[in-house]
Amino acid sequence: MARQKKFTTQELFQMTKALLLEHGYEGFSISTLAEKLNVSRGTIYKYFENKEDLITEYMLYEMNKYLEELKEIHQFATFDEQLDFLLDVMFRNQELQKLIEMGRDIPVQDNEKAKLNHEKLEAKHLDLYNNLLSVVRLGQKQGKVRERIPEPLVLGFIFQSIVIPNHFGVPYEEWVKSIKDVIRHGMFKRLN
Amino acid sequence: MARQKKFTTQELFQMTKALLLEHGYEGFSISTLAEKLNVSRGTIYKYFENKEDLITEYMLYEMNKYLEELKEIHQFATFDEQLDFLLDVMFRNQELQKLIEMGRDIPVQDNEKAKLNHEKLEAKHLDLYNNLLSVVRLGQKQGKVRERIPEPLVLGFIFQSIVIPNHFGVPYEEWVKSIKDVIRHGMFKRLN
DNA sequence: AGTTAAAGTGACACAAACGTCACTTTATAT
DNA sequence: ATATAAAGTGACGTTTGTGTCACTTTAACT
Repeated sequence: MARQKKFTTQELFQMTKALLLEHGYEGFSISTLAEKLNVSRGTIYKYFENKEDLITEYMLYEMNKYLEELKEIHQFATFDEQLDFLLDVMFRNQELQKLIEMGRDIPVQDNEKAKLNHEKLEAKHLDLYNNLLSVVRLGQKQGKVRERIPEPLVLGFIFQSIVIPNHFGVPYEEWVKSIKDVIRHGMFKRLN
Repeated sequence: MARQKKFTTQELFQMTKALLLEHGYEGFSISTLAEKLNVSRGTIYKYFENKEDLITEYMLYEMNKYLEELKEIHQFATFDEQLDFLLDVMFRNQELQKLIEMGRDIPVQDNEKAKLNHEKLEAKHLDLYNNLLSVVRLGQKQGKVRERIPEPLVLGFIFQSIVIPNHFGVPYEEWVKSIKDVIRHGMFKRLN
């Protein structure tokens, strides 16, 4: 009964991601998105009310995928394994980290649907946060993580480490290994 | 011989900074800046050719102040003192960190003057980078910093730690102290 | 008081993005 | 083959921002 679509939801979201990373939230335009998809602007407006709607919708999509992936963490019993798994997933989704920070300060407009999406997104954030928190607490319980460090800082540290820009092109494996190491043991030598 | 200015360069740059942080590079507009300064757009164009010119000019101004402040580091002889001083300066200029990252990917346009400013900025970055690198190397020489960690990562770690968002409002003193601590010794307990 | 020149203005022509909607295209179900 | 409805189009009016420039304002020097 219907005509063939010129793009899949996947393609649309992927392009959205690329444009968001390249131009930031305010620099993102539906015009450019339509152009990149070889489609007229009107087409996009068939599916989304406006930019805010589109982007919150996209963010939800990403968050869901991300949380899905993170769920697997419960397969691991020890903190060490969990942390390792966590860092791997986060490295694999590095760009997402930037998008999440970005999504945090999208101005909330008039739009009804977008307001709803914002709340849903906030819930997902909380979900993510609690997931990670449970890892940290396990670490403390298993006597691995120092208890003096404020929990939000532990999480913040992990989040930020992931997105350190590798401007000098250190080989990926070495880069990841070193970061995991510094997160655990810091930059200083042990004094004996 | 001349009329009174309605704003100082300082005020202009301060407003520029605020708007950049709020809206990002692409979201920044000369219209808004003029409005915030209670001045017509034409006035801004008396001093700057366009947005790119203005922003690179502003970045240079910030970088110069920053580097000036960092110079004092040579008053300290030991790595420990230098690192402490470094982190304090960086904390005091936290927002600048975000601006620097932002400045890194401003698209270079046609504009002649802006191109020049870009090169100057690049030079300042290098200057900053080398300053920090000398601290790290001192640390390695004085047997404090582990030598296995790639140098760019050490720097990246410091840069990123500074800007961890304190979403949960941990008191400033504790926050800073903890970060300095984690940078040095990591999140893990020492195993004995 | 009159002259000067820096400082500021606001209107103009242009470009980019917005959101809407009557209309066209086309795969499929009958 | 033809009716259907989802998919896509493109023109229209609006808003926001751009860069320019002839003009006005005003502090200070003579």
